[in-house]
Amino acid sequence: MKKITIGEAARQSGVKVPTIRYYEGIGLLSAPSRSEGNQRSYEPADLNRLAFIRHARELGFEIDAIRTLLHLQDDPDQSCASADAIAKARLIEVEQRIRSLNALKAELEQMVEGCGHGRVDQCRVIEVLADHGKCAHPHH
Amino acid sequence: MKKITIGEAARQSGVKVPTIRYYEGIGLLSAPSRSEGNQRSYEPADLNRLAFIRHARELGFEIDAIRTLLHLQDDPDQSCASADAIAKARLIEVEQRIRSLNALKAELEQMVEGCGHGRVDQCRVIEVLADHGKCAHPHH
DNA sequence: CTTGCACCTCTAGTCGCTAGAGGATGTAGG
DNA sequence: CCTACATCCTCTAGCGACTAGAGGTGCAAG
Repeated sequence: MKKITIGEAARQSGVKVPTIRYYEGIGLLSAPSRSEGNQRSYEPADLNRLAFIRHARELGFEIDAIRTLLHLQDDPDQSCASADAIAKARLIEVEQRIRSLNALKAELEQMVEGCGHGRVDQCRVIEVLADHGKCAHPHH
Repeated sequence: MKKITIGEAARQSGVKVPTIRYYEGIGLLSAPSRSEGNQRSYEPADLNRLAFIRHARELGFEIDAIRTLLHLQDDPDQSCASADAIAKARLIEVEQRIRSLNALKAELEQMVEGCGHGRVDQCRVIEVLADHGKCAHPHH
């Protein structure tokens, strides 16, 4: 197993160099060994960890949730109930966010459609913003 | 026109007291007159501004965009092309975000469904996170 | 041997607030 | 008039998850 520099790890994992260092700083990633010249030198296994973190971040999991998921991964005998709970919580969040964004989308569409491209005092965008009562969708 | 304390303005606009002061600090809201004892005293017109800002924030507009929209509102003779452009840009953002969240939702659902509630080493949640290749939806 | 890139640490900045310290003001009741 | 208490004031620091930059060292190629 050959050692990998931080730059190479970044390239292979898709996590930026400063972000890798940041993850190490907050204890999400354990500190790798160092070269003679004090440079971080990673092993292939660390790339899996980075990929895991990256994927989880892309799915919108918070650092703390990822910390828990990583602990779970290290302990394969454990029940996966916590992992399931974390994923389910995130799913509910995502569903709520989608609903709220759909409402926003509808309202923005109305604003944009109503805009006659004339002067500001006839602009529906400004008008709707100024008067919440003009929202068709009372989502907020 | 009766003067309004910051607390009353907060109650009526739904924007929290520290947030109002913050908006003043960053120049989004002009500084109101002060009472004898140096307390902020708002006029009814200021409530409209606050409501405008609040509504725009709820729609996810950034502070800088809101700054521009407020300038436009102050200048009713101007063309509303900029307002339109800002709203359209926001709409596109929202649409992209919805698409990406829908992909996420699908992936999370797969993870959660696949979880047999057994041990971690058979948990699909952990497994999928660890191996991006197992994503059904190559959204990222 | 020098050039130039990648690496190191450290601090500070981003966004949009929010929390808290420590003190002044305003108001209602006694 | 005094006291109690809510509300106000300013100021600084903190949140999450990075990102940017300064100022310096390591390393490999030509």
